[in-house]
Amino acid sequence: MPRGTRFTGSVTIVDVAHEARVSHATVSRVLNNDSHVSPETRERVLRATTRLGYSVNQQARSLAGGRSQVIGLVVRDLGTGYIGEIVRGIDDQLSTAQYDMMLYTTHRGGTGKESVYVTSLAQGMTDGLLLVLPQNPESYLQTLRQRRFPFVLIDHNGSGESESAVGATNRQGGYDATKYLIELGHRRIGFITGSMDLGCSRDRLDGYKAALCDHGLSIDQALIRQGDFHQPMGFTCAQALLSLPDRPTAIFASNDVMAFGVMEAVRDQALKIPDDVSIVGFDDIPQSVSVYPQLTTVQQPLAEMGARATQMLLELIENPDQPAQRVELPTELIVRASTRAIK
Amino acid sequence: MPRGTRFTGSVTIVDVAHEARVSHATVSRVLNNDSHVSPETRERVLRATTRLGYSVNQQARSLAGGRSQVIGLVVRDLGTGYIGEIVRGIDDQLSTAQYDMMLYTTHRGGTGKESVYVTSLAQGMTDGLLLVLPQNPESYLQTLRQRRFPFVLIDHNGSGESESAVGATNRQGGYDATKYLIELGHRRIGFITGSMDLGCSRDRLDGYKAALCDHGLSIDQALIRQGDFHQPMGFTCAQALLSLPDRPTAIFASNDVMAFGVMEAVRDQALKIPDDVSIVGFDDIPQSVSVYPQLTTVQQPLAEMGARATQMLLELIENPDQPAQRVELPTELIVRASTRAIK
DNA sequence: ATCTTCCGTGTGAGCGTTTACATGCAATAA
DNA sequence: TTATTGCATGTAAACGCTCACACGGAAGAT
Repeated sequence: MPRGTRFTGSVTIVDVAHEARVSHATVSRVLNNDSHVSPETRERVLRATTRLGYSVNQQARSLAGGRSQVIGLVVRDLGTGYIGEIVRGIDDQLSTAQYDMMLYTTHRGGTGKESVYVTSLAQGMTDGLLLVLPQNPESYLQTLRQRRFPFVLIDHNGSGESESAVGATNRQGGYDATKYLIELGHRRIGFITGSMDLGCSRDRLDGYKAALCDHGLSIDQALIRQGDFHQPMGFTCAQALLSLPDRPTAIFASNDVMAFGVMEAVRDQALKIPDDVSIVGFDDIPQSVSVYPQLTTVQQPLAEMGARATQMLLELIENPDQPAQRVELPTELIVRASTRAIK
Repeated sequence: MPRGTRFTGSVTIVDVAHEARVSHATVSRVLNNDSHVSPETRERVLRATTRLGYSVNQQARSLAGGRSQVIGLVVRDLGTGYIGEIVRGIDDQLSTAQYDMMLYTTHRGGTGKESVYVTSLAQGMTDGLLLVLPQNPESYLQTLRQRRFPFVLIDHNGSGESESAVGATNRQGGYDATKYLIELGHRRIGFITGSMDLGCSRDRLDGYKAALCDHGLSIDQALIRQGDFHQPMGFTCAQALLSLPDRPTAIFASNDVMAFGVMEAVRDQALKIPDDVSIVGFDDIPQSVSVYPQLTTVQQPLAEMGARATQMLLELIENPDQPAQRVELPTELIVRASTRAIK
């Protein structure tokens, strides 16, 4: 098997050291902002680096015990705008911190896949991990924890208190949207859950139930369908809901993508949105304004969640001993055209 | 500055060598499928690796002159499903080839950003690059070429013949969609281009013009607006088109996202889709079935394009001296509900 | 029986860094 | 003045791997 040609011939720390007439260790000190370097030497080294167009070899750096300046982003897939928004926030932080990102998708192979990644990538490829909506995380969270490997969960507050996580006020979001529908006069409000192994899904459901209770409405199990955050399931659940003898006048889906499925199902039954059925989503992904009618939804500050999680991860990398932080960013109900007062 | 705790203590090639009672070089040979190893030894080493739970340290491997087993994916952003689909294809190939992926987005900072990445990441972090719809690639393509660094362009056939690229039959796609609209009875067909510095945009426009010519229709410059592949621009261009004295009965946007903008604009003027205006997009991203009405569009086999590009890149990494390949995958017109015959 | 080839394996250098330790020199304390 | 500190810098050993080379022994050729 022929070896590939490498991208070699680049200038190393030794070249810089030679150019600046110092030892390579001194160059390394300058590069790592070590305090024990005289201003003149520092200046001379810096000039040499720019003159020679030096850039550090991350592989060597991390092999030698430094940081890799890479974080890993573990996601299921990139299907919807959901991840895209989060990545925007991550990216912003990363670029100012001079970090790069490895992308690990787990959409193939289903279960167990994430853990494979987590162990294999943690071979020093990355300094830390950002886990977006991990599916069944206990298997590998265990490993990460005991190795004290820095990681932050995004949109998954569930599994304990010992790890850092950033999420949104899911319960409040579920509450607000439901309350809004009630105030619009809706009495039979269908609800489609997310994957119930996720804390955020349970919280949204809780908010829904709480709002019903607080307004003196009873919880009808027939109006609650278990979804999975995917569009086809939104369609299926909505079909079931709409064929109920006393069908709901509003449907609240636990994310926007399922809400799109609901829209399909409603039209499929020749019903009008929002005249016959009001629809509310959750997330406020970019597509929610490009569907018709534009979707009323509970906005999660996705980009900000990504940014905050990244900040937290970077801090954790800097100081792995600090206690876990759990951040909840506020959701906000965005009223658009898919909801209206009941006739 | 305190150094972060590393993810150390992992088992190395030396541990495996010891366990299997061979030298570390022999272990390396087994790991790299070198032929000069006896079956028994190979077997023994393999058993040792699994027994010890060994996994290779990529940093060390690539530092030592091997491959990094990482490719870089350079994209503008992850906003729409467009990239997501491509990544699905890439991912599939990568996982069978045991490769990982670094993600580089260039949406911030505008021009020049890509070239920074390209030089910095090529420090040996990656074995090759996949460039999706690069914006003004000449600056850094130059560098990549002269360093003979493997890369493949996706959805960008334009800038020459010397590099490998995978695209789609854009001209044919533009032609097919336009022809379809003509056959539906439309005579005034608006067209919104993509970014005109991209070959694919020019090809789609060419196809549009060719279809008009072939059917004896004249090309009206007023019906052609220059877009940029983003939704707001689709909206703006459509507004302009719709306020023409003799407004078009159909609008063909150079991608789906702009088509969504067109939909907005059409509704904004209280016109009906497809009754008053037919709309066609390009790409067939997942969202095109979740808008209403579902979008008629020219399908690009995005996942397949990603997969093919990845295969090509992997071959190129294996053998950098092979000639550039240019692949065009077929597009297909997908008729949905946003178009209808003229009244 | 001797020379050559080739195969399986070991030895050791080197990839570009970081970092513990050593060194020398100036400044301060005695 | 001499001992002591502290700072700027150099030396060299890792980090975990690949690969060129060396080497011994078995098989084939003469």
